[in-house]
Amino acid sequence: MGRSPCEKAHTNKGAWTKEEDDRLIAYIRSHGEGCWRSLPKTAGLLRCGKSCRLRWINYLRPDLKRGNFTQEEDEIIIKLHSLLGNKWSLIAGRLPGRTDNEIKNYWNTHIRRKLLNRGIDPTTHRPMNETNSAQEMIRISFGSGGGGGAVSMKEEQDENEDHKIMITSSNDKFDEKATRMVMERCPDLNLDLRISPPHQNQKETCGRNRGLCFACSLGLQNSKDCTCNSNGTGSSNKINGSSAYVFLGLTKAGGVLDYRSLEMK
DNA sequence: AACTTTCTCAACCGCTAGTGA
DNA sequence: ATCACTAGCGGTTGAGAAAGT
Repeated sequence: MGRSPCEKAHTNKGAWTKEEDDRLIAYIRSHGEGCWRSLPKTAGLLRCGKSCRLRWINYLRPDLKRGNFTQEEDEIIIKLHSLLGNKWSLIAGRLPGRTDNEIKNYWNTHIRRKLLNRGIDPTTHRPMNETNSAQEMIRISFGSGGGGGAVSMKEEQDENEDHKIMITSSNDKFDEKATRMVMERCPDLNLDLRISPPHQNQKETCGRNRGLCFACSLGLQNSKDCTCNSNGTGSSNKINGSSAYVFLGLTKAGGVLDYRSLEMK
């Protein structure tokens, strides 16, 4: 037995032909998206619904932006990846006209290598020779390991007022009790977002400031493009008289990131 | 020109979450 | 609670293109 939606006989695989594309476009234009399972039959396509959906989303959608990624898009991808990890669909949600597949490919073929060449670990976004010593940390990670489901939360405060809030889970199904605990402590935190802010040893990379400019995130600490190590401009701000910094539009003040400004689709 | 290697990216596969019966 | 099913996500593959020899 076993269900395998794309294993049907007489189902085309591989590259799409112009005729198939035209059929799919025409069908979706007149009927709209959805019901992918039944779409191939009604549209007269010898493809599985899954394949049709992918073709439409990744290639045929009229709002897609084709062509090279801009420097600005590079920057957004790198920063979002450092926040979200390989959550390509979330990253794509912040880049209009780009698909998760496209961003994933671009990451693997271009950005990954660029970071590696600069000695930056593309997974952790930290210098490759840096140890795991973390002094200031706000890390929320929801590991996708199988089984278990244990969730723990730990908050510490050291002498210089920096908070460490660690929430770890071995299961994506976030425990409700732990969620309540977090929400009591951090009512502004939107746990629908699976966010893992990067640890950056900012004192080393950007001198006295706590923000990390794009140039520094690429390992170009002393470049002319660095905007975070000189005059307090760039990504470091004072908010209400207390120290705070902005990371991709997220404000961290008093140890709490304000995620409200990062709305996802 | 011919062949080999490397790169790119569209498409596929397997898995999970969500939903309704 | 369980099952059947769909939609969607992220990792991987492989065909074609480009670059190198």
